[in-house]
Amino acid sequence: MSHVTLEDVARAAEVSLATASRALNGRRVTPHLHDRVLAAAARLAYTPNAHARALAGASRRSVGVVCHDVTDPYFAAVAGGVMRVAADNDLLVMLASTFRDPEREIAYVSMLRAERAPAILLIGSGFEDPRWERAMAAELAPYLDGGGRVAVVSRHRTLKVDSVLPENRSGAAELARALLGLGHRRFAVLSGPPELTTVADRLGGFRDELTAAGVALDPGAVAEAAFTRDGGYRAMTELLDRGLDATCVFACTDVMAVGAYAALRDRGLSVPGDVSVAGFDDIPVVRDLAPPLTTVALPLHRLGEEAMRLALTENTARRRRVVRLPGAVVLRDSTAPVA
Amino acid sequence: MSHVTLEDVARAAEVSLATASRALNGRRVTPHLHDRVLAAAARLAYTPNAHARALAGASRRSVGVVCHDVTDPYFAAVAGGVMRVAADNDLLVMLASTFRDPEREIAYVSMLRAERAPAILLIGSGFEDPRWERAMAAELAPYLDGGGRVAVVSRHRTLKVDSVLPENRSGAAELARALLGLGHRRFAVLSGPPELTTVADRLGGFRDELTAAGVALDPGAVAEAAFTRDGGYRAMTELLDRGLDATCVFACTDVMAVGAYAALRDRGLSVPGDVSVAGFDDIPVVRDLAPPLTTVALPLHRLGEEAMRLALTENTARRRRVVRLPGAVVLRDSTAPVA
DNA sequence: GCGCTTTCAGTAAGCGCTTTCAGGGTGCTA
DNA sequence: TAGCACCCTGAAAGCGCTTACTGAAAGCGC
Repeated sequence: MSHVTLEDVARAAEVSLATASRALNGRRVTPHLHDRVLAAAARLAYTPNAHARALAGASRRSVGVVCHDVTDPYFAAVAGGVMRVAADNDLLVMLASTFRDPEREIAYVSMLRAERAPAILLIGSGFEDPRWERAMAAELAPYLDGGGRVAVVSRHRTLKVDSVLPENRSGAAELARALLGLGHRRFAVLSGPPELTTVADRLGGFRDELTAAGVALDPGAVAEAAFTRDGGYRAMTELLDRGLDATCVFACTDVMAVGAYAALRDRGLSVPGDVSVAGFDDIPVVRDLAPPLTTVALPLHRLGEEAMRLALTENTARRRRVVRLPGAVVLRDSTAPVA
Repeated sequence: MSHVTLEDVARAAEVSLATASRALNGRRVTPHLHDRVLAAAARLAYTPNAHARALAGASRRSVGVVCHDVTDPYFAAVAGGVMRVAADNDLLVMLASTFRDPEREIAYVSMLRAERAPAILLIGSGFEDPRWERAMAAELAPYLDGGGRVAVVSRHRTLKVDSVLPENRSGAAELARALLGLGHRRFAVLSGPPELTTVADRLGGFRDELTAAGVALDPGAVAEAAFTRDGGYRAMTELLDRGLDATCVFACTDVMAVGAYAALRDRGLSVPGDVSVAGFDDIPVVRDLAPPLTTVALPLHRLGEEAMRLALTENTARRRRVVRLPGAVVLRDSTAPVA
């Protein structure tokens, strides 16, 4: 019924509490006693109470990770990297999914703070909302003061914490160059919520490169929607309804591109026959779409791994550390040269 | 610096520890003092120490979830359902990914036990390995005795705990019937690791239905591989190398079917022109493959939701509760009638 | 106005563990 | 053989919180 405590183990092994604790934690104890304690612990199916342990000052072994949506392949891939490193370090990951609700994100950080997680990872674009930023800062500052580690993936403005940044801007620019190289001159963009920093970077990088090449991106050729498959579907449909005349569509994320494929298919348009499509991220599945999607490949797993690593290693420098990971344009069959 | 404690708050508000605690927990306290405490807490950015709280007897607010691989869309979808219910109940989810390593699965349960998680969810097929089963039982039994709740998705043999079971057997049988109805008589199967209960059920259900229809499934037409995209690719390739003469391939999971698509494409074979392909699960992405995949649709989100619900509600009955969720065959363009 | 119940703040006892500190063997040196 | 270091073990002090339990003040009926 109740739990087996260290005291039960100590009594069973006929040693003191202190000795039992030491034996279980691998501190120096006479082999004889050591074995007796371990045997007793096993016999009683003892599991130390992590809370008591944490309270007594032992170091915590479970880090917190907050992402927008585990269901999204992008986050799943990054989380995969995080978990890999966590597993290698014997860490338990407390993964929270915010469902893209800023309020909930802050609530989660607060819970993680209460859990005294030694590190908190924030995965995914932040919100460019001053109110939100202030609230998040208010939550994070005392946490950092208390010795907590924070690392973020893909958000720059938020606080001065260690970050892993995919090079969205240059990746999008490079993609634009590649598409221009294929002869495209009329583009459309499926964009995400403007308050996400990622959107600003990718759209900005793409547009600037076009501009530099003397190609204008008609504001009417940009449709905004959620960063989801359905968002991509809606945005693409909207563009089609407006009378799309682009030869190439850039979806700010692969997930949106997937939705775009569906929208195009529903209208009887072929990719890349009628229109070329390019995405961003290189989530695993886009390789298997028909046609395989041209995209900017990000090392998704590494994004997570590096963030975890940052959170795990002390920041000796006085400034925030920033790991920049470049994307690489991968041309697949969803983009064709303009005839 | 160190952490702000309840004592600091009490002092700042000029009340006793007990009063501060009560005010913060919404117990009856003179409004005047109540406000003073809350104000002080806010001013100091106080966050209660969840460990001290747990140790002192307050109820825990973070449940544990163990799955094979968050990166897999199947688990991601189920986890999505879990998180949804968790969020609605103000619960934090500690999500662990075992990378399909049985040892790690047990290690995680042990950690979760140490965390005194009020509930543990095991998502995904169990292992049919007596040694593993014993070890897992040894871990779970004391947990249950201590009042812990356990719910599992998709594993029957393991212990007598509440479970959510997709109807793999009948789903596979129904699929077989549908495929027979299309005129197929020569089948091949991409199967998973035989020690997974899911494999036995799906393969069994499929094979039995064929047998009942007088159609034999040649053992040489079954290839085993990991339940992953690459596993599917390998298994399909192996079948092709063996000289596949089936008109229809059943992949035990959609993820494997995705790999099969790639293998087929690499050999220049078309789906369903040269061979029909069917999967199982109906993960979101298969709708967007070309061609869209015929599969057995499972209510993935509900799988997770129901499991969480089971874990959250007391089991008043004396027996384990079982929620069975049926699958529904969805015929899409990856399967064609035999000419 | 007296003695009762009721309300609510404060005191203090843990929750289960780690760790400092003290004490008692043991083995070594002189 | 006495003296000194060590090395281990055990006793005890918390870690930060919740929650009986205690006690004082206030509200009530007669």
